[in-house]
Amino acid sequence: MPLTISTWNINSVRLRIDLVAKFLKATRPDVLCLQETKCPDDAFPLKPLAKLGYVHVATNGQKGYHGVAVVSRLPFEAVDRRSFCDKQDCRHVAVTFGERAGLKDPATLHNFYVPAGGDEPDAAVNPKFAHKLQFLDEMRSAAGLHAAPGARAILVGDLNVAPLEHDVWSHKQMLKVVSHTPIECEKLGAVRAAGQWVDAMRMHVPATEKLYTWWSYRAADWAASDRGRRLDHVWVSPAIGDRVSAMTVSRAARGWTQPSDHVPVTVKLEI
DNA sequence: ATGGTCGGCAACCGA
Repeated sequence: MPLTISTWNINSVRLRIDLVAKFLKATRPDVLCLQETKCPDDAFPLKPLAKLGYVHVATNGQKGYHGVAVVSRLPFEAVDRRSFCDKQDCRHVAVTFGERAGLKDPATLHNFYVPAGGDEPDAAVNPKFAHKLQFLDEMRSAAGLHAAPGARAILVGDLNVAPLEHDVWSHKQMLKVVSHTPIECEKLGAVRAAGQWVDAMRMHVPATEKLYTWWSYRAADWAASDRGRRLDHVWVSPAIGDRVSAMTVSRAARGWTQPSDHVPVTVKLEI
């Protein structure tokens, strides 16, 4: 059965709920993972989503900052929320799809929002960068996060690291810029290696080609300068490493009225 | 080399 999953850092789900609806109508994924919802759970805009058939929603939100959610046409068997770095930040939610969704073999979907890390890439002087590194370390060693041998799992989200040379517009100019420093790239690589996760986006676009999911708000003309970064990711466990039949980055969404600075990424899984 | 823009929420913090 085909299962399509999208991930999008929406930068306020309430402000941009019409853009979410526009995307859902156009793309019709089975599941949409959102980050930076900036919305307490009791204020999540459920109605417009239900109207489009997305009646199953797992939120992990807080007032003002961070926040993640899974919005789905298919029902869940279970929902899990984890905290990291002994903080109350809402940066993770996971759901498991199974028989109720029509899946013979269950599949767990993790949705992450990794800390951005501030401006200065020095953990000794910048606590936000230290937090980001610690968060990645905890992801690497988190019990039960990585799929058991043979198990089906997907990990998506705004991981706030662009690990490969062509995940940024200029590798050389980005080496000391938070999101592309060697230590971040190494630590994200260690998370991926710990679960033997397969980079589904790079399965479909060679590492030699530029691939971005984020463009700064500060650029005068984001499309013309095209100084993007691939901060958003889709990983799949080895058991479904060969089941990703399509991958799309919705670059056009960056040009919509009052856009998020991130665009949706969608994969189609044959599971 | 520097500053450039957003959103939440009501003065700045986080990105």
